[in-house]
Amino acid sequence: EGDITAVVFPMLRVVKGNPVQIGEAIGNYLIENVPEVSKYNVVQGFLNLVLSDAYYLNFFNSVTDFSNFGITPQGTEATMVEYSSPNTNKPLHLGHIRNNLLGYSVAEILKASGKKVYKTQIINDRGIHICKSMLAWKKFGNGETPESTGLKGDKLVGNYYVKFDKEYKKEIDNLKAEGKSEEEAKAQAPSILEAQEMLRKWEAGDEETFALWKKMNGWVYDGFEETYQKLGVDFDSYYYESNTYLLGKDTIEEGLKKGVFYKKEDGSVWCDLTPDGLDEKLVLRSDGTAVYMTQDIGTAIQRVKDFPDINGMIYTVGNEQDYHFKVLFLILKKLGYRWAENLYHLSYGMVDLPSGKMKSREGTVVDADDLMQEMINTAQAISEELGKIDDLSETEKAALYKTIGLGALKYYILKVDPKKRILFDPKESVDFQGNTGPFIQYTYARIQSILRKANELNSGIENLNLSSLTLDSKEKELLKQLQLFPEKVQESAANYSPAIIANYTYDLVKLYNSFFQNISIFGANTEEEKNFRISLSKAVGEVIKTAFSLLGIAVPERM
RNA sequence: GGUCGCGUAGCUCAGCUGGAUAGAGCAUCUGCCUUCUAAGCAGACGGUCACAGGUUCGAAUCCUGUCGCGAUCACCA
Repeated sequence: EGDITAVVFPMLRVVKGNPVQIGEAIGNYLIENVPEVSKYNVVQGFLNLVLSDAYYLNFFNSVTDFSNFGITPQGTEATMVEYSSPNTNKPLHLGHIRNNLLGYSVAEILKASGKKVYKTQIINDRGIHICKSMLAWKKFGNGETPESTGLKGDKLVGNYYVKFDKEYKKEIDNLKAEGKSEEEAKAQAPSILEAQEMLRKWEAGDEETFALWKKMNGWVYDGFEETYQKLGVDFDSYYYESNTYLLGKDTIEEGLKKGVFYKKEDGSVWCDLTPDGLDEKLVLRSDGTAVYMTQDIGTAIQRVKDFPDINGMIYTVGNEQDYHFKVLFLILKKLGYRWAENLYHLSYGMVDLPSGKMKSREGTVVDADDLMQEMINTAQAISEELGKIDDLSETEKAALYKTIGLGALKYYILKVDPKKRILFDPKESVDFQGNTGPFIQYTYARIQSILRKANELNSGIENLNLSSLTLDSKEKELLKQLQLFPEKVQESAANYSPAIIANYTYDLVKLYNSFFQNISIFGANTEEEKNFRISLSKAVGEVIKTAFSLLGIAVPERM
């Protein structure tokens, strides 16, 4: 039992002797020479040191403003964080939500740890998929627009993508009935040929095709923006594949000269990664056109040109691309870029449903907008049943339901280690009790209530004279936990894991609640003790607020 | 088949830079609202940390192997 435990066993390698005696010797020395150590005991080779109340009170006194506690001022080193990166033919779904929440939160955590951060995304706005939507809109539509249908733009375009797929399937079935093989049918169906023709026109710069492409993508961006705003994420810059898909070829030429790459007889260019335990990787096709890897090499280099102060990048992309990023980073290192040493693939596991995987073709995808709304509705239902906020205006209520519903969703996803898969049960798994966002928000709201009351009573929480206080065990635990926050922010940043902050906050709140429930804040024996409890509550509230802001979660004044 | 990741209570997850009796929540059960918000608190129940070896004074944690689940191995993106 103690505040700090030192294990004596490893010291036995250096100093021979009895672990208990050594422990006692060290303990005695510390008591005499270190004022912060007030007691010690030795149990079977574990030296437990008890720190004095003054040590914790000094810490509490030394932090004049807990609202910035744990936040490191911004340094000069900049990092780019990429996340979201959708295709423009389909609306955002649950998988994107995990991606966005992780990317946004890691960006905020890095900022709090002292880095300058640029948030960005690369939008896959060109290719056969968007041509499919365009074609279906032209063939089966009647000039529908988001305005004429009242649909969000991304939903409208997504619907045409589905229409294309249906038609395409029909054609494949017909061709198969005529005796063609599956592969022949897939390649020869009229719809796919038309879509490919459209892609060729787009690449050739055909005006009409280009105009339609711009129009439909514009609808999608408006729709995405609405979703991002509701989700509370944002970006400092945008990259579009239509601008970047030709990048990287000149770098391949340079790499050939440097000997990083080599050319095969058919003219294709490769990078031999077998010495590094990986494969040979194609970086340019035999016809001289780029592949995905080429483009990613070029885009990375372009970003450093656009933002010369960045010295590292974080790619928030699902773990199905682990190998791709391993290869990409290795190639960039071989090309000799300094910043290539600081690339990180923020890899995350899939989000599974109780029914299994999400599959767009089978319609088992959970739509991002629908899910958010469902969470907000649940928050509303629970809040109304509790009836604690009946006096709020409709606008205030609506804002609160959003805060709680999204808080539940965000916390549920962020508290899990990014690399693990998440089992998401939309009906049952998102709870408002226990280790959840609303539970922590609720504690924050209760603290605000205490502070309002303190204000009414004119309880001064300034000019505390804490030196004469005696801390009870709960108060001491709370101060210990508070003191940990800055370390946790750094740890979270070093591991690119919001889960560390999330679980820390929960532990803090658990401690506070147990403190809160078993004592009377305003019924303390002395004025000093009362004021200490109020200002301790305030400090906990401020740390909760900061921690949650790093997770992208708002906290309510009441709930 | 090769490579990578995961496997901790009935369920969802912490803990993993090796340390004392492996922690929370949900679910089940027992108490606590006349007092600062009961979306809460206190407690009970629940474990061969997938399995087998190894390293160590000490292993959920590190190493090797086996099994199970998933991802990935395109001149696709």
